[in-house]
Amino acid sequence: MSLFEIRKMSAHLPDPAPRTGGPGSPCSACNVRHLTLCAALDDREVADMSAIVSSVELGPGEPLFDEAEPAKHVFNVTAGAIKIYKLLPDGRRQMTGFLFPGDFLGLANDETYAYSAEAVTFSTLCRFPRKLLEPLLERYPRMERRLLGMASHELAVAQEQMLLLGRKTAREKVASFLLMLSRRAVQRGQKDNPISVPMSRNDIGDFLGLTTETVSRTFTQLKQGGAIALQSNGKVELSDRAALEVISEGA
Amino acid sequence: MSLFEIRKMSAHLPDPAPRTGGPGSPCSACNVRHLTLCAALDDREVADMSAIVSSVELGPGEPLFDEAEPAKHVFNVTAGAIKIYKLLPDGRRQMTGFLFPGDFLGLANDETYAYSAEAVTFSTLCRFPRKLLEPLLERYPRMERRLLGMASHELAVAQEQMLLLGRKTAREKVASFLLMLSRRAVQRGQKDNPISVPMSRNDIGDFLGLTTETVSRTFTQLKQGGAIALQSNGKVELSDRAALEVISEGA
DNA sequence: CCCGGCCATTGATGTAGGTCAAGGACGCCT
DNA sequence: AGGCGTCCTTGACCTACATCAATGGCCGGG
Repeated sequence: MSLFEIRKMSAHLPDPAPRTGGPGSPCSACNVRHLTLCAALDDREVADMSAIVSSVELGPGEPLFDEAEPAKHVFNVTAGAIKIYKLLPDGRRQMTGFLFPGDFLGLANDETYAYSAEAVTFSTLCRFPRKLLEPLLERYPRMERRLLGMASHELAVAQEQMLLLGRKTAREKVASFLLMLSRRAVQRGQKDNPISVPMSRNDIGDFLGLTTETVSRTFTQLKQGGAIALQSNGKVELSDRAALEVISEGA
Repeated sequence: MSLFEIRKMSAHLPDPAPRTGGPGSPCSACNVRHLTLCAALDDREVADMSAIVSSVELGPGEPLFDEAEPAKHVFNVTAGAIKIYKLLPDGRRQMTGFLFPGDFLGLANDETYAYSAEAVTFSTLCRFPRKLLEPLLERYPRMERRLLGMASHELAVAQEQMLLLGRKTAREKVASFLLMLSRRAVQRGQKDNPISVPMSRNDIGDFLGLTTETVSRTFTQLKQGGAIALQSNGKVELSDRAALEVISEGA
């Protein structure tokens, strides 16, 4: 598949919208506001940053980095969708997250990445050398505060996901997933209905601890129950959000 | 159960040992080194801290705080074991972690706790008003750096747990759990074999996304396979660690 | 010393979701 | 236009784990 074609395919994706509220100024380096690392900086500081960040573009399915590989960079998603996952030796896979514009990845405690990352759709990212992160945080304490806030938010999200994986039924998992996608679309300033579901059934299954087949069956079951409607273009309409809310917390 | 009795019961628990290596000095306020918030401080700073921290003691099963309750404090575990969990409306429970001396809890993005916390054994904690955290971080940047490191470590642990919950079999889950307990015992400077398993089968089940019965059956299965031996005092001997390692990653 | 509650274990049975298999829709590539 | 690869869907069947139920050990209290 040519890069040109991929770009064309992705052309319908809305641009990341400017966020409303919150402190900080737009980041010219990565062209995303507020949810990003750079949102803690003012214009002059952003200009400094521009000198050391670079841009990355990935087509669907292209890897960004692999688990256990030396963690040379941190990234900020600026367009598209990224999946991050861990593997067992026999190939079983667990998605640990889907990342959208404004999301941050690559923060690692030790010298290697704790998970693999790969593009779902055509994506662009803002790349920053990890070596330079520590002095940067030293220099801009607001940035560190922001990073801590993001990490602690991620932690809460991870705990919610553990509840889902360990204790929810397939039906509850899928309903929760759709609502999560919808909420995150709103956060990014996109419309929340119908929602864009760019990842495959298999990816969704690996995120929810289910198989492709079970995800597919559950989608049709929710469709037949009138809670959702499947559109042809990879979009899902949440016809009855209240019903989904009820289902997601235990029918 | 009288408090005196509880203390007596817990008397055999080894004291948190000083850690070797790493920066920082002992924290007289919470009496734990290095793995704690205060480990980033020098002696004078620790003395400042002592004025605003207080101590909490909990007997087995006593709650520390509940999910969604206003997050007034952050805590540092100094002795015992704490379980943190989330509930579904119908009572299904997912443990999101077990915390031991040196572990930190209560960091919340918004104004309420994201999970409930409760003592497993008789425990003591060092308590700190959350309102005072932000100015403190302002004042001691090393502390913030440490906190960020801890949050990012927690995040990696959470992702590993997602892999376990979503993709491992009961056998793999239990083997992974025992190895995790063992590794954390080493980190705290305790002996790693036999390991202390203070929580009930039910608690373990809720941590691993299994039922009490399945946990119990899996323990006996591992015992019969010679990988472990169950001692009477709530301790488990890891007779064949290599076998457990193999099992934990997919028999 | 005996009683009662809690927890662990074990057995018998049920079931949600996995596995295996077969089409079908769609889009790309020639 | 036709062929092919990928993904989605659906059906038939299977199994790992849940559920339901009974028993026994341990410990604390009377």
